[in-house]
Amino acid sequence: MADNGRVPTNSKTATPAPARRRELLATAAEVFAAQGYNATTVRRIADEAGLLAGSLYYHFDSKESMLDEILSAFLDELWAGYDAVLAAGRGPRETLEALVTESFREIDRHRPAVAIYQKESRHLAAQPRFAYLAESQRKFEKLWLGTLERGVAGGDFRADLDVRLTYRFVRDTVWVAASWYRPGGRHRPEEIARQYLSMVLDGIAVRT
Amino acid sequence: MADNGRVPTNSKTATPAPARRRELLATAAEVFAAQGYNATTVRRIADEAGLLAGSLYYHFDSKESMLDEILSAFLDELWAGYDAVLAAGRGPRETLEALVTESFREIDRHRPAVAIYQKESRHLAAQPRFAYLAESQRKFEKLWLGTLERGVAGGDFRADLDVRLTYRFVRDTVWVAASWYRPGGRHRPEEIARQYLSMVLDGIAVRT
DNA sequence: CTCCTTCCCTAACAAGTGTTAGGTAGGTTA
DNA sequence: TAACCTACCTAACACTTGTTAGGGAAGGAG
Repeated sequence: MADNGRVPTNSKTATPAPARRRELLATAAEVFAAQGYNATTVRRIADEAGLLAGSLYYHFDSKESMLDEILSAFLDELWAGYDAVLAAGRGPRETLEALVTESFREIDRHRPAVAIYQKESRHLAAQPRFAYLAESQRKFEKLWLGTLERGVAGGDFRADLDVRLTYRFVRDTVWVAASWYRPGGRHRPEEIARQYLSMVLDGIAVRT
Repeated sequence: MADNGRVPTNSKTATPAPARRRELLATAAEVFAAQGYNATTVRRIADEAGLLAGSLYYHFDSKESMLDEILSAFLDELWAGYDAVLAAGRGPRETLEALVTESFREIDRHRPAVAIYQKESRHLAAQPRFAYLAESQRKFEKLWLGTLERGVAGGDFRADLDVRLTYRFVRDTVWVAASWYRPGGRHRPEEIARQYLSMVLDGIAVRT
């Protein structure tokens, strides 16, 4: 498990069955993603999971710690994937392709978490508990911006585009896919990545 | 608070002064955009506006009606702009360019409203009061999808891309710009639109 | 002067919020 | 058998939420 610098809050007594934990976290993530974190009541989560509100506190310290666990688990896995991509030491264009593909795979696996991250990370990052969100964002920017800049320097990418704007466009378009992507739908994540890369690399206009 | 030469209205209207109304709506939109609608308390809005919570109810029926007014005002102006673009009767590529440019102009003018729309529209559209959000979304899809399909049929756009996927990418990337765009920043909306169009039409890869 | 409108405040309400202390059925272990 | 642990429920707590009724200061109109 990759570490993002945060201590996992593992309180209570002897830990409850991790299987049930993951189950509850999955439904919580689903509700958080659908309704928003603040709009979601802990009673609603319990209702969806088939138990009563108070019973959730046998498994978790608080509503916030559920959110925390959902987001950090996602980020840990995301960065594990990214680090593997970087370790391959490919050129800028291939790295970008691999990063995009990896991102869509993560959306496929952590769709609710990505949706929550997308909606809430900005104002969560202000809280000390979620400081790792801000740190992750910085690493994220460094990674993608660096890849784009290497590509421009190496002649792979156009030099007449504002790299920072391009970075934002690329980043956002990848992640907002979580808002409409449905696992098991018509498109596999790799196919979505392929189409997206084709569009962003070569454009949608017919070449004359 | 960027606009309007403020008029010290002494108009004897039965309803409260519309100038004050707009002022309060502007700060409400700002807070909604920053914290999310549900996470925003009516006391926080009042605090930001320099009055007490109860006093807001002299101007508005409810917290929800503030949100309603913010969103519908934005959508009215947005569609006025889009209709003007369509009335020009241009070809697919020029229409797409005009639509994108117009969208970034709307982000410039209604940034908080766009950010709120982006975050909340999905689960708001279920409520009957906000049914117009769903309707607007349908019109939106018809408009953009139609433009893309005409472009493919006319040979302006590539035929080997999934039109529906392309539509989603284009749509999302335009609107999420509201999350990082700051009016008065380095980039004018027209410049952002130009860069974005260049990227999406011709791609970021160097042509070989 | 008095009347009236505009705009805000005071002070509370009822409903809903996250959370907790203590209890309990059922299975596992000794 | 008894002791123990897991996973849940019951029933409430303290607090925050959106909202409202009534009052009052300021200022123009008669």
